[in-house]
Amino acid sequence: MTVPNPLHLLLRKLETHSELDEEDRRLILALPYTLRTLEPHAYVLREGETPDSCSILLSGFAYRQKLTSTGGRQILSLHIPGEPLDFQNLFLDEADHNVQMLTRGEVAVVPRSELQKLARSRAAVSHAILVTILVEASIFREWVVNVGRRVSRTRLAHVLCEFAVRLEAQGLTDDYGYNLPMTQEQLADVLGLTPVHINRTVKLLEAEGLISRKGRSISFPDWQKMREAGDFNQRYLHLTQQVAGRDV
Amino acid sequence: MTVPNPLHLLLRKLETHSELDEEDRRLILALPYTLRTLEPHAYVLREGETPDSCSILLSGFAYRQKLTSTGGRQILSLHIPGEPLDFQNLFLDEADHNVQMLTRGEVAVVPRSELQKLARSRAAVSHAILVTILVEASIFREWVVNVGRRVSRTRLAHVLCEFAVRLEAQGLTDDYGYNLPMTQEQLADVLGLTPVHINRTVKLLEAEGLISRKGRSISFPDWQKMREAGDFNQRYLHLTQQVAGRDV
DNA sequence: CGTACGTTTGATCTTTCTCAATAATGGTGG
DNA sequence: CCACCATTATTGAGAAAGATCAAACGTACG
Repeated sequence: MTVPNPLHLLLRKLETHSELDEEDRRLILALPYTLRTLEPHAYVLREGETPDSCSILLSGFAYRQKLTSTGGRQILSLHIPGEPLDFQNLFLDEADHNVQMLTRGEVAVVPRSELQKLARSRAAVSHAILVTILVEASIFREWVVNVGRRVSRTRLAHVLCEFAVRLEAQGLTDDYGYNLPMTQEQLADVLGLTPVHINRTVKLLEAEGLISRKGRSISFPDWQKMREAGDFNQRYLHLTQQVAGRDV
Repeated sequence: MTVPNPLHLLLRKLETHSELDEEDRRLILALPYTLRTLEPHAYVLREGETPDSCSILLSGFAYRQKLTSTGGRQILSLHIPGEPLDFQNLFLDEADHNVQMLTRGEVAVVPRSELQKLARSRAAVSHAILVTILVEASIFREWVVNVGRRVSRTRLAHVLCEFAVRLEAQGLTDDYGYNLPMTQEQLADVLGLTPVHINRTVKLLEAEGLISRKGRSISFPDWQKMREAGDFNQRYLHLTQQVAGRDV
């Protein structure tokens, strides 16, 4: 009995936004990889390093992060199973941020050169990677807005919505309820706030009946109200993006 | 006597980070385009639209922007002559943000389909576009950090440094002095602060001797101190990035 | 030379931070 | 199974950064 190829997860992600043919699929699944299990806080990539591999998250959660000179930490993005962790560095020689595990999880480590080679030889694969990168950039932009222009209540509600929708799109949740895989301190670093204030804001949303919690698991009694509270419009996630620019 | 092709500016930008051959260059310069002069505040692209063209900024300045439901505005990026304004939307069907002129300026409007076609047929061009997009994404990340984790003084100093370095790299300034092409209100929307607070912070930097102003023009008496004040490390601009992934 | 826009300043209010302490919680070894 | 430890969550009180409101001052340009 053969173990299912974990790169199917990457393939599925790429095909969300782009069209691939049989040969593209075959070559993606034929990529060499090694499996690694990583503990919470383990680094996938460090700022300043030259990336020589490209990891795909298979299970667990990960995040990008950057530090300021005064010791402040800002989390730049959150990653769920199926997402590539190093496309942002695939063609840049020096990592400009850190990538770390949020929880314990597994990654498939693909040699960077192999992926680069594939991208160069297969236009559709290159295109699929590009679209993935563009969607990620769109999320960065929304985070700039979130952190720059929203008050704490809206800001928190917004990421909670985003995470719900992304998990849902990946089939990792039901009924917009899920297990939030992070501490309030990490959530504070996501939102550019302090842990204490996060706690107060979480309790506020709870008191308002917008969220309901049991331990780390969270659910939304009234999704519509939650979207409004978070000023959340999922356009920026480009989930309906199909195959732009491939039918010219 | 022939007018110099303005697409040379794009070519130069693409070649900053990637290697192109004669044929690539020829095809880029052969792209069809129309010139347009845009007034301040004119929209290059609106959120929700399907982009059908791709503009290259030839002169003047532009910015990306997004609004919140409460009317707050966040500027997402600033653009200087030579930069492409629509690569972020080249392969996405629906614009997730607005692009507007900051000052009066000229753009070369290239049909999106032509650029897509070129990208599909020339791997090196596709690669060059991809690297440009990756560098832009890196700048978005730094802005998340800036807005999320830096106090107003550092935050302001940081963008002033970034703008100086980018202008310098494009050969648009000397001695790290330049004309800041925006009002304090726009600067506030860049930094997620209020115009009043921007004014106070500008005056603070001035009182400290970190910046010196005459009208809109600004210079840095002590660049090293300015970098420190802005917690500014230009790694994220990837200016030294050469030709990663092209020599495998 | 007046109008519109941008800058500057003062006074006060809010949000968020900081510091500090207390309560839960989950996992561990005995 | 229980006691203990290390995290994490929660709460209170006071401080500070930045927002808001309002007005005055400059400056460029028609």
